[in-house]
Amino acid sequence: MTLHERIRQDFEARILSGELAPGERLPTEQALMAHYGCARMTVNKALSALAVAGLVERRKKAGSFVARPRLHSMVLDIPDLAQQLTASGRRHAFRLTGRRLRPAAVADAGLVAQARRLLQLEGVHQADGLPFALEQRLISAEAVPAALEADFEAQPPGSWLLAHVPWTEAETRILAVGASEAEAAALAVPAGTPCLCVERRTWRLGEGITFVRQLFPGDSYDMVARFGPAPRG
Amino acid sequence: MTLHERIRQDFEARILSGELAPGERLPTEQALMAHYGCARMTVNKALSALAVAGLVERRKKAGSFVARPRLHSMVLDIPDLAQQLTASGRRHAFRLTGRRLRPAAVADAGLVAQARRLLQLEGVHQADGLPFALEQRLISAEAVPAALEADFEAQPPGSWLLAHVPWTEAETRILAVGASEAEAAALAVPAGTPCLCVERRTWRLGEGITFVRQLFPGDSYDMVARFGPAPRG
DNA sequence: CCGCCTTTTTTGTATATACATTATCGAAAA
DNA sequence: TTTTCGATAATGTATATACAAAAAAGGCGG
Repeated sequence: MTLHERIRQDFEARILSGELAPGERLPTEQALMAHYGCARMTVNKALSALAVAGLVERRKKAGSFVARPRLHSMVLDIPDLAQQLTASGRRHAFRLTGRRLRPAAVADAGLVAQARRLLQLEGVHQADGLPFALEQRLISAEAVPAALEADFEAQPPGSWLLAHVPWTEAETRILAVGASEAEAAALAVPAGTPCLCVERRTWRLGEGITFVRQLFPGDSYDMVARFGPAPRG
Repeated sequence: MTLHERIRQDFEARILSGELAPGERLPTEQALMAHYGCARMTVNKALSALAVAGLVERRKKAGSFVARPRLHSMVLDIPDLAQQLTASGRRHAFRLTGRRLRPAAVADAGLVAQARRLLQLEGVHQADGLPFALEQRLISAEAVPAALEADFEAQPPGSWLLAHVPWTEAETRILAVGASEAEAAALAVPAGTPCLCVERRTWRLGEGITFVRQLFPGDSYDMVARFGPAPRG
């Protein structure tokens, strides 16, 4: 293990263990460079890394302080459906049940910004032949002209877009809804079945690319978010 | 703006704009140091920062490459219920409906690791006097002895724990369920109402602190996760 | 006692240098 | 042709040094 990595881990451990409380000041670079017998740049690198990781806050002249922990953000794993299913040994298929190209309405502006024509897709994800999730999607014909030619049964829209269109921003909304009659029929569940509804909007430099609404019946799917110590590096 | 910051932003912009495609190789440190007329350490700092931000991948001898965008992680905002409600002008209250101290069963080990006695709480979050969310919680009596004395109506368990117990790991699971008879009654909604169910386990250095299960009826609540360009540093 | 200026401490940035590490490429050997 | 092995090119780490910037601390005069 390298020296600046070791210094970093030393303090990471002491902070996470609570030995160094939030707000507490930690030694100056001078003191640390004497303690570890190294150059100031080395200490600096370790402390700077802790700062970008959010574990400490550094202020000129004042010193370095243990940061207050922030609960308010966690990393949410958003798996690719096809990839996740095949990884667990099941066969994934996407059946397209609707496809049309239409002009964008005023109400669509909040979903796919700046689009004038929208490719509207509807389909069902199947796992081993059984319906698994319902997908409704809008794709901006201006932002992704190639989508008009794509075969979305060979590759589901999500995977296709991921491979063909770089995006810079995304927002995901998660809520619970009951399945409507039509949705329930497509998913082969009773009407009103509680479903996890995932809505995602994606942008590229401010221009809307796609909006997708996925419906997962009840217990067939859940999302997991984790938070742990920052990865080493 | 400092030089290494400028170099970093230059490439961040070129990557996000798509000018530099994923997988594409970017100039060597030698080339950049000639281009910007600076020392290699300065270029190194910029590229290293891009690497920790996940925008580029660096391999010895091979060079630096634009990283493939990862859809698989987004930042999930996990709001503090009380804080969020009061911020939006509504009055928050927590009504404790059940509280008992009991020995941990075998089945609890997956929820609160290493706990021998568990403080089991049940209560309802209210917004402006109306039931808003149901909360069931287990707290390890060993990890958080002070919880036995706490007044959880003055400060809800979530806020109290946040203020009193530092944690190092957390995992959140989100799924959709229908409200049971008892749950529906407590929330004043019809039985079977689709609810967003948030389950969170929290650890401190491997020792389980708490497990919580929150139930939000239907459309009263949703979660939002965002992904955007890495913050400047 | 308050406000302003100077000093000093501490972090931030940049450079030149040296050596370590390691994946890749190409040449030599089997 | 295939394997092996070394040269090489690229990043990774560490050091000593210099100066800049900012903010706290202290002193000084009003």
